[in-house]
Amino acid sequence: MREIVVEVVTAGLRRLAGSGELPDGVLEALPEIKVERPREKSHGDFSTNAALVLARHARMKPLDLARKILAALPAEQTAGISWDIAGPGFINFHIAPERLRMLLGEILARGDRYGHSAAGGGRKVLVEFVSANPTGPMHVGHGRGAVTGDTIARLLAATGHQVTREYYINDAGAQVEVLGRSVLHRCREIAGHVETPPEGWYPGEYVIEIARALLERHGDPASLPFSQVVDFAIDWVMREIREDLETMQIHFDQWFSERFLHVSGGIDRAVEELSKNGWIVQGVLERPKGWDGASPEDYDGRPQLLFRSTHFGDDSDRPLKKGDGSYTYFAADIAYHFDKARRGFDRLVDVWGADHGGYVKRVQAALEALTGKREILDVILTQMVNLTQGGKPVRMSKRAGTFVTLRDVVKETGVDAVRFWFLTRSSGAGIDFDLDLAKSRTNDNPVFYVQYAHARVFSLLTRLQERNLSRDGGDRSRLEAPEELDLIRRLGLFPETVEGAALSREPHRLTYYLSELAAAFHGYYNNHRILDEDPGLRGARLELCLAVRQVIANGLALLGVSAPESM
RNA sequence: GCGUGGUUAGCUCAGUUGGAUAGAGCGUUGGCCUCCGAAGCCAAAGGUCAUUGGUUCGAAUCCAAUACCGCGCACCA
Repeated sequence: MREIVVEVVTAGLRRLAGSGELPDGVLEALPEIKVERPREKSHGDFSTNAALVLARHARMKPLDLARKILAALPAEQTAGISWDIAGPGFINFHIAPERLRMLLGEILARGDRYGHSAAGGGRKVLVEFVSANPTGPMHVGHGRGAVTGDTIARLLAATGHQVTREYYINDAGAQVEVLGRSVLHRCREIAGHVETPPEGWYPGEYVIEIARALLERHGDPASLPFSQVVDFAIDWVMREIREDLETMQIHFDQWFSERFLHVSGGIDRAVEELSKNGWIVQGVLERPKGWDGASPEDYDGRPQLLFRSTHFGDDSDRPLKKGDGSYTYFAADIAYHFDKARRGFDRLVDVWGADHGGYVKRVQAALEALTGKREILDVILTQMVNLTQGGKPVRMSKRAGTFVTLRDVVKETGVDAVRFWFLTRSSGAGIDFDLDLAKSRTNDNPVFYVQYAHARVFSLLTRLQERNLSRDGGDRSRLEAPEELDLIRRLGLFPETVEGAALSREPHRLTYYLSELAAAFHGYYNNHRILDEDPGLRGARLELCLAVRQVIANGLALLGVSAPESM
């Protein structure tokens, strides 16, 4: 619906420019010219600032220019559209009810494709998310990243992008070895030995389960190579993670192993590539500046292999090798992102926890050094999730091994609640997730509120059948109530909302839209009788309700949330 | 100290990438079931958009300082 107005305005401007009434080159200012939705209803359905933006270039008063623009609009495309000039020179467009109502037919005809578009032009996008370490079960923070990444992927796919979902498995390095040692410790414990646990071990209950499984499968692990113990543990944890993700309706296309980068020489190649361009030096980092806490005491000031990321705006150069000569995590990450870039994606999206925020600059620096393109990567940081119950915080302590896992929360509240709730805030804002509220069946709970609106439409169809009423013979022109036209306008907003959410990687825009649409529907429903005696009115109102249902269903599908027929 | 996210109604947060008179939910107060699902709806009250400057036709939005809050700060992932 928006495109119609955009086309009309640009056609008018081109005609003016063509006839010499606008100076040459004025149309280059086109990006600044916007067709937008006015906040104030009396300002119509759309408005454009064209006259304001162009007034100076054209050396005309905005109001005079606005009149000229209106005179140049192509008459053949403006049926059902009226306009006026307001304020300092805004041009407001009003869509006539007849034209609005046509949208209902379009929505029902396009069905579950309504809201989808080709805006992305088939561009290839890689969305990397979750990437939780294979050292323990996913917690709620991972869950938020998982839902955010998956929904961004769904939005991109719906707007004409070719999307790949990828999970980066950190199966190399010290952490997984600690996991292996923790499992061995538990094995010996089960065998009756009492020993002090290994340094920095994972005390969680799940490690005991892994130990039991290992004993059952291989007997005494003392006879096994340590690497096999590690592999067994990683496989066990990853199996759990995959299960959780499946439950959450999240399906990955690729699982990318960090270890593969080490053994395949991928890191060597990336480092060599950097080196070739002079971005690597042997140097000494400055002693870390002390901040409030104690400064690290074990700074040794030794020369090491450094990536000169400061050249690309990072705060400090970054080491690529540890004291023992093995590569740092960052070195592997450089190689990983280099690999991504070389796979021919137009765009990379990474979803990380906010605690990794310090990494953004250095990864972007590496990408710029390797490919010359910095903007290719978008990093979305998700803030903390605070679990509460009845308003009081639920204690989570990973150190004590008593944290609440994502699985527990999903079991308690259901996938729909978790997915929707995690998308009710912009990713930059923290979320309070209340277990009691997420389960409640009242309008305090946005998930049920939206799903309820969907179910209500189905309930209407059931009543219709019970009473042996027909839904045919509707007369759309009977939809005259302000609430009805308002609902249709909201439905017309859906495609723009999806596109905006996709391009800005802000899924929460969609949850807000759906909550508002549901609210408008509930209000309408409470004040108007849908199943009216008059078949003309009844049919038209039913069509409106069915269109609302379709849009809610499409929106929920993009969020990965179910649209129940009854609740 | 550096970086980063944030600061909008009593609380939790939106604000469509710079538009016209600042929005929602919760909470508070008061209303609505003979009627399609009250699992819902309607109404009222509630604001120095942290502060100060700047950019321009126009700023909650962009820039610069300042003040608080969260997160991160060699050789972990």
